[in-house]
Amino acid sequence: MPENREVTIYDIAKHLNISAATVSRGLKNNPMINKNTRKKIADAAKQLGYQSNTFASSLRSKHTHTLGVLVPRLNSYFMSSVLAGMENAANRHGYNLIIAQSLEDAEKEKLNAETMFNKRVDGLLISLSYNTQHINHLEPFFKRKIPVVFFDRVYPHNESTSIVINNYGAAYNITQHLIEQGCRRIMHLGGNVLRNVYKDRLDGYRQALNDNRLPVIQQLYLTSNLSEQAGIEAARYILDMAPDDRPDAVFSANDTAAVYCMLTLKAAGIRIPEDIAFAGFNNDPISKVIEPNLTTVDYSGDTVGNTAVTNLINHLKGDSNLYITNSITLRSDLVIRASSLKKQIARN
Amino acid sequence: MPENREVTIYDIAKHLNISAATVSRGLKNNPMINKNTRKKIADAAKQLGYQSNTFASSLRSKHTHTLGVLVPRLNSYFMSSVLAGMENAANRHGYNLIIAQSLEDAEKEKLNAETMFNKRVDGLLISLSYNTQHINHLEPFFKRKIPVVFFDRVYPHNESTSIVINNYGAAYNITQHLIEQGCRRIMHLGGNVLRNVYKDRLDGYRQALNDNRLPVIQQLYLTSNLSEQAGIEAARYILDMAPDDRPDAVFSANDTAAVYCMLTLKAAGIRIPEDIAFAGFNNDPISKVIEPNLTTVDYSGDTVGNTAVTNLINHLKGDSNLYITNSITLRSDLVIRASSLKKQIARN
DNA sequence: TTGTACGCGTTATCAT
DNA sequence: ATGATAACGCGTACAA
Repeated sequence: MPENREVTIYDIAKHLNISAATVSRGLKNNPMINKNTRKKIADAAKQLGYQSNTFASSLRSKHTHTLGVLVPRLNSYFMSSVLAGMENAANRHGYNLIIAQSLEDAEKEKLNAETMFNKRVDGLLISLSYNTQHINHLEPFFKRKIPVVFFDRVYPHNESTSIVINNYGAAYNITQHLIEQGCRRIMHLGGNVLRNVYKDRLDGYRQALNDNRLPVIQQLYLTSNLSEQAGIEAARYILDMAPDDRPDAVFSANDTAAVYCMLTLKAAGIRIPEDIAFAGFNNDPISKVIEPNLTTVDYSGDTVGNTAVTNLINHLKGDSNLYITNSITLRSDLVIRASSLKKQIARN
Repeated sequence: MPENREVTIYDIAKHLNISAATVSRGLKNNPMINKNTRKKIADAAKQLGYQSNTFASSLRSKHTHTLGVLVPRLNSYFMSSVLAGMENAANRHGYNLIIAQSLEDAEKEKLNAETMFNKRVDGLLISLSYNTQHINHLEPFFKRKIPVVFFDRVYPHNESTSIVINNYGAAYNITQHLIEQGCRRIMHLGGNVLRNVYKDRLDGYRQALNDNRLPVIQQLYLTSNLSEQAGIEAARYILDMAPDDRPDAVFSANDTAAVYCMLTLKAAGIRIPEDIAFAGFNNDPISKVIEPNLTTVDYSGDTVGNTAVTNLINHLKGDSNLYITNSITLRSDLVIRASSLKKQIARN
């Protein structure tokens, strides 16, 4: 006889001739309750096939043990590492993740944020879409003091934490490295400067040129969405230039564009790094497979995710009304590989 | 004065001197309600900063518009494509995704399944961990008729849908292809045969050998977790063999192991495909970057995800008590690339 | 240590 | 077309 009502704490209570309140307490292992009754309750729960109803609980207790995660895209190596790190940390603390992607669309980001709010997530983890201009859509969170943690593509907000790496410094160093290899006409493939990550990488690149008294050449700066296609188009752009105008190095703001640019140039007979040296960003798996291996910047998505969630949960467990604003800068490492080692290769 | 109570439909009701029931209906655009009142309600809602409380609604209406997704790992190319596809389809239908990973651990899978049940997901999408032996942990879902959709790593269950590709056929074809290239000693790098995907790929490989009257050689079958490290170890295993015993081709059950095996062999002076031809599985981005490009099996994670969610939601919207069990086999394509083109390359 | 009683915010039912 | 009321399952202040 398929009874279709849920098994509730009342059923357990009736079964044991005790009150629902006691069952509720016993199930949470409240030490006030007699150890014996606790055991009896647990047994009865198992026997009756009781499964606690999280949102009935949430309705009462005002917290969901659920974190919202809002990212531009789910299917990139970096982002899936971040998610893996987040899930790990969340799980460890008894939290769950509800995940949505904006597909780089500010409007969708707004809708998703609203959904997450309506689901009453205990906190929000967000990396902004390509063209998000403001964060008005996060106001409901701010108003209700629901903590928001920005990561990677962040937005200045003095009541939220941001998790980033030093994009400026990493870009500066990688550009400096190319310069030390003898490169003088370094091209940069960048993204939308609305986003800190691309702005900072561009700034770092430019500053390195300045500090080395190299000109910043307008023609050697391309912005795009840094997709495979964008990499291929960058290569065509280079091939269309008069040979003397061509760059002797390319620093791309991500590995995907770098790699597909390399592949296209190689197919056209350009030698790497002899003719054009390369550097990317992210340490994507493809950077270790392309030949010559791509010089890049390594930073752990896993760590970003872990840090973001851990930080958020700490706020949640502490006094969330008084927590201190901060920005956490994670470590990143320059990974030097053959694609940028101009002089050394040339010596052979 | 920071009032910390939520804005509820009662506030709107009071504000407009109407009943909460009307507000509830109006907010859902119930056509029974006067268009005028509907507008007034919407306006008041905006004005008062009302945000619907999803789980109060869920408590009453018995459905959460949330789907649980339980995967072995979040951070693989295939899985992140699947998730992207799922999120897309779910979003399109007004559903959300709550995501957890088992980290290939059956115990963790069990715990996660329980959490998902407790959150009363409307349906569960699951790909089994490496060593899951049974699906007793899904019983609560079956008992409550909550639809479960298996994808990729599935389990036979006559009240659930499975989304797969024809792993057997794809493996058969790719092995046949290698044989047609003149390969006679084809090694197979496989996974745990507990999982259909690896069992079927192994079977397809073996059948192709049989059909071509080639011996199935014990030493040429290695099982592992198909990680980078496993690929490297497979290469070492090959290099340790007497040259005459070595395979003349390797068919790996995933691209990662294939690519790292290739890289290691290349570094040791083995020529690919002349000495050893290669084929993988998944059409991971690295397969397009390795040189020579890896022959592989393409199937869209995006489509898997989309299909799984769409199917699930169809059940949800239809009569979920009567839905018909089925197994959906998605298309996959053999992608032939240079790494396996033994004869052609040799001719040059 | 346990029980009573109420409320969380919404929706379904029945009535008007 | 709208209102009154109960109920969803749980947690907690207060009482015992």
